[in-house]
Amino acid sequence: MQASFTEENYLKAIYHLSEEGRQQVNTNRIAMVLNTKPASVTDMLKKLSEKNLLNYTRYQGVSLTDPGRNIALKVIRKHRLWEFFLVEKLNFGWDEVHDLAEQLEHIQSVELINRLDSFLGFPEYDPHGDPIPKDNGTIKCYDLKPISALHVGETGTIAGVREHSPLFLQYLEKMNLVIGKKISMEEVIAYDETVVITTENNQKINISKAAAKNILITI
Amino acid sequence: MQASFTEENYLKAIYHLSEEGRQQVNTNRIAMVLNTKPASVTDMLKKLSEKNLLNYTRYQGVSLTDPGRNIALKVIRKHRLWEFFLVEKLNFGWDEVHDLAEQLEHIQSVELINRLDSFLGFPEYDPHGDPIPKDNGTIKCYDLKPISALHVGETGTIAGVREHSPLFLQYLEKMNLVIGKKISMEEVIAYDETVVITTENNQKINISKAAAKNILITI
DNA sequence: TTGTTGTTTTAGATGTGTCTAAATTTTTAA
DNA sequence: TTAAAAATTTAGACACATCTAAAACAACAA
Ligand SMILES: [Mn+2]
Ligand SMILES: [Mn+2]
Ligand SMILES: [Mn+2]
Ligand SMILES: [Mn+2]
Repeated sequence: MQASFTEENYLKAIYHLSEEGRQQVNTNRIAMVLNTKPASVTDMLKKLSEKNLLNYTRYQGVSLTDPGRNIALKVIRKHRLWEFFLVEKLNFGWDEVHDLAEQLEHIQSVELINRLDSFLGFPEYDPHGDPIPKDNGTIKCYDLKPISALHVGETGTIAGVREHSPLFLQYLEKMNLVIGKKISMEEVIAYDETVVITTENNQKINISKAAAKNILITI
Repeated sequence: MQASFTEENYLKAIYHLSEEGRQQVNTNRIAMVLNTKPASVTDMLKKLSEKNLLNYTRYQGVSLTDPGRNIALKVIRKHRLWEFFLVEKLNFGWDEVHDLAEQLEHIQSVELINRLDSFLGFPEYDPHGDPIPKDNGTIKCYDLKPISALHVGETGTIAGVREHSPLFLQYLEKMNLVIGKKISMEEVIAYDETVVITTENNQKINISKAAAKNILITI
């Protein structure tokens, strides 16, 4: 039961969408993230439903079946392992690897990806802090909070991001707000909800409300 | 001027075919190596000719243009660098890597392949002894001879193979006839042209006529 | 030179994934 | 409850790469 390049992308997108909001995933949203048109999505949903990779009833949205979810997780595993490889071995920046991984994630070979995993030392997280699914289909469900959820005086460690655009990642890099950094909440400016945080070396940094929502921490 | 997955495969196949026989490359031969039908080949030749990637006149066969040859060399560069990676870093056998490289060679990114090249230490040859084209499009034209061209008593070093099937490569591996081995020609059995060679540690090995033609050496 | 053979090309069709425009269904708001 | 708005699906078309069957052409031998 091999899924095509395009089918894999649909399954992955639907998986990601059902992670964020827990309701049914709707057609327009899928079209948006896949950069395509709703009519095309409907066609594909019918096909994937036919193949039993998702549950689909007209006008009702979709959810993945177990086989569908499994394929999605395999693709995500490949995506994140390749991203790790690109950053750790080829010295790419964390803002440069996503598009490349979008291509590499479709290379078909279980043996290859398991050897890559081993070569990389079985990493648990990708360069953006996202957990890497295991070969058996398990994935750590991590619950991180955005910085904006911290109360004044509380402390946390940066562990992930909610947005993966190069612009955002470059900005974080420049501010040295990278995975593993300890920060604490200083105050929230009443005027525009700008967040002020302090780093380990007592540096104060101002972060916009939008940015603070997209930086994830553990406590 | 981006070539599609399929177009790249055609250009690569035509490049390889024009390397062996130096005449024009003909339709049926292309269909054979690409595992497709002559009618399909004609369609594609018209398209590639339209794009100025090859010279095509009906019934006359084809030859690559400079842009076409260039794309072919880029694909071959990627193929051979990935093969090197798979063998040297992920410990695949030289008989296991070709099909994987057939997929990886289509990943689009100049930056990726140049970083991979650097990561691997700028290798000159792939695991089968084939020269790896440089980023600037140059490729070592090597002239190796088959073992069968040695005269009795002459010595050579194994430097390549003319056939890449897993079965053949596994056979060579088992016989320890790998790249770099020094061998000398002992005799040719008159009856069926079986070739007898001796290795450095004075071991005698019998090789069929067919195999002797497909093992390449430098003198 | 002419007929035969093998190669190559055309004609017409298929499968996949996509699109626009129009029709249908659901949701929302009056 | 009903009308308008938004979401979704159908209808019909297209691009790409492929196929089979039939026609056109080239090479060769009689
Ligand atoms: Mn990514
Ligand atoms: Mn990532
Ligand atoms: Mn190969
Ligand atoms: Mn090779």
